Amino acid sequence: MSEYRWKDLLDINSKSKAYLSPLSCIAHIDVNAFFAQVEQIRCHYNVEDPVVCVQWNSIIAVSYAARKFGITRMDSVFDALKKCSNLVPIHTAVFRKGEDFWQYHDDCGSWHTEEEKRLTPEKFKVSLDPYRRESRKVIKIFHEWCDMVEKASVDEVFLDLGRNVFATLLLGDEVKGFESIRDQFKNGEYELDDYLPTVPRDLDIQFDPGDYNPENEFVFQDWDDVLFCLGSKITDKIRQQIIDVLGYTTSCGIARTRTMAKLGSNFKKPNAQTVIRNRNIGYFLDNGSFELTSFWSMGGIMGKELSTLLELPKEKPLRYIRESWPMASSDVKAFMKEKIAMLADDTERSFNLSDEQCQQLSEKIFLLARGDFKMPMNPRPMIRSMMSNKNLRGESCRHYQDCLAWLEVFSGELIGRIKELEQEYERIFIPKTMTISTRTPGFQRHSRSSGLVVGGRIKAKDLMELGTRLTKELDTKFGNTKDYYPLTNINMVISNFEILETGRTIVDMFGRQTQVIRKSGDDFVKPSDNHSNSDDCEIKRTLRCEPCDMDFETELSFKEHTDFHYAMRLSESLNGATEDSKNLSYGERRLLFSSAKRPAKTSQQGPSKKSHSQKKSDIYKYFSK
DNA sequence: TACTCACAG
DNA sequence: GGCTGTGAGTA
Repeated sequence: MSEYRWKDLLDINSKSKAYLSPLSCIAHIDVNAFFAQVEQIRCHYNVEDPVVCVQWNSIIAVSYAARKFGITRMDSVFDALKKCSNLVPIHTAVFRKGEDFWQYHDDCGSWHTEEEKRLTPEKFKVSLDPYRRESRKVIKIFHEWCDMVEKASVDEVFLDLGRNVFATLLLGDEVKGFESIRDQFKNGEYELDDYLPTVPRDLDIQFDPGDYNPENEFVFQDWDDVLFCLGSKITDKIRQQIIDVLGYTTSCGIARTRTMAKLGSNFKKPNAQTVIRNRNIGYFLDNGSFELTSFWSMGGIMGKELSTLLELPKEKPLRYIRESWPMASSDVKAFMKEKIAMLADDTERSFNLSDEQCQQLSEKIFLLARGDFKMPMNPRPMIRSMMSNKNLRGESCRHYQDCLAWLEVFSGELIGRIKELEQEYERIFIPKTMTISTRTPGFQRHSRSSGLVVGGRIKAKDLMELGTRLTKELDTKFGNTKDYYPLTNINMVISNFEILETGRTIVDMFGRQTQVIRKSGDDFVKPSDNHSNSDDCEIKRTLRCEPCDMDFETELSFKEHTDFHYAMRLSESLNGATEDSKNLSYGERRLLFSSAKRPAKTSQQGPSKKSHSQKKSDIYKYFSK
């Protein structure tokens, strides 16, 4: 008989409960040496070419081909060239001081170029935009497969595969051998607290690729083994699609919890996956030379201090934790908590933890060492602020004019990032506050902030104007004092975003809803990430546009329609009512829109100077995707 | 709200 | 090691 119950299995079909189930199936996937791969693909090299991604003279990402030569992120380009004369160093895109767009300068890298062509921090600022763009493409693929995707950083995600594996096991018929449990499920022949039946012996599946099974255990002992196997086949397909469509190799870990999945993805690189089955957790942790500091959030001071406090041995420290506190009962945790608190007091370390925090911490360590620390998938919090920052060396910002030149860069970068956000969330973001900060050679900080008032969407010009004013204020106040110039840092922060929802805005325009605008706030999450109400049910509602007397079948077509209205209104408010917008039917107008295509994607942004017609197509560009 | 610190990549 | 970003804690 299985050690799991029906409710454990059913829970993984619920977005809110899945991660808590003992049968949960979580994946962590990261793109190998992401920046290096982006550059490799962009410049048409292949996996065997030793590409490195460069910033000034430093290497910020090393492809696996280059790692074979012993090159690391610590090396300078010159060091790396000594290790590998065929090295392919590719510099990141950069903004030039005084310009508000970024560009690649593939003909003038920073290693063997004449002085005047060299990319230096005095005249340029690195742009990470290309990586954010590629990241979005990758994330999009994950969303096509999985209903819970958490973007953990620009190059890694967590996936809750609960619904995927549940469906493969109980709803599909691809895999033979599950007929009996499927019938039982379909006919409702079970109680939630009943144990699941024994796993059939004659399953028509192979646990490959990725199974971590060093002790050569019988593969399908229980349903968790089966589910991980199904999950690994899904991630294998996802990863293959990423290779096929975008060309990037990834590493993947699959396990019961996020922390274990993350250790798994790091286990084999590049282009590999590792499944840490529940029965192998202890073996994996003890024989993979893992310690407390291996876990996410324990990598810094906290993990080191705790290891010392708890007197963890060098050998198999996690096994030591498991064996020192062998039971999960609350008094054992209380004991451990006490020990942490006691040691913290005794040794007068940098700890200052409340009783509550000690309790939580001990609980966390207890669970981490057992690969059982469960964390929910988090919807990405809505943006609060956005910064464009430049550390300056030498004389590159000696007076007011220099500041303005960097402001151009900041304005361009921030506008670009707002556009990215707007595409990702299908919302309009309007910052209401701007801060300009500077740092003097004596590391003194000064800042000025002010409200940003603009009608409609923010433009680079708006940022530039306010930025100029604030910089002027700073210059007037401090510019004449000694030790202000040359600045060692200057940055622009925009915050306090007003977030317009395109669909709702237009609906409101026609008086069907009261809520138009939602301010940026804690409760704002992307609809597809909104776990609370998307759980197991769907709400059907009628989608109708009164003014046009039209009904819509799908959310998508309705949204398209309302976006059309919105864009038209926006266009009118900016350009005045046009013939286009006055007398055409919806169908005719729609044709106008779809024929206004976004320019083909290029590897660089155009300068911001635009003719009138280009300005107009900007509006179209946004909505014609 | 502004600032610092810890942590991550 | 330079750079960017986030969340928690603090005043």
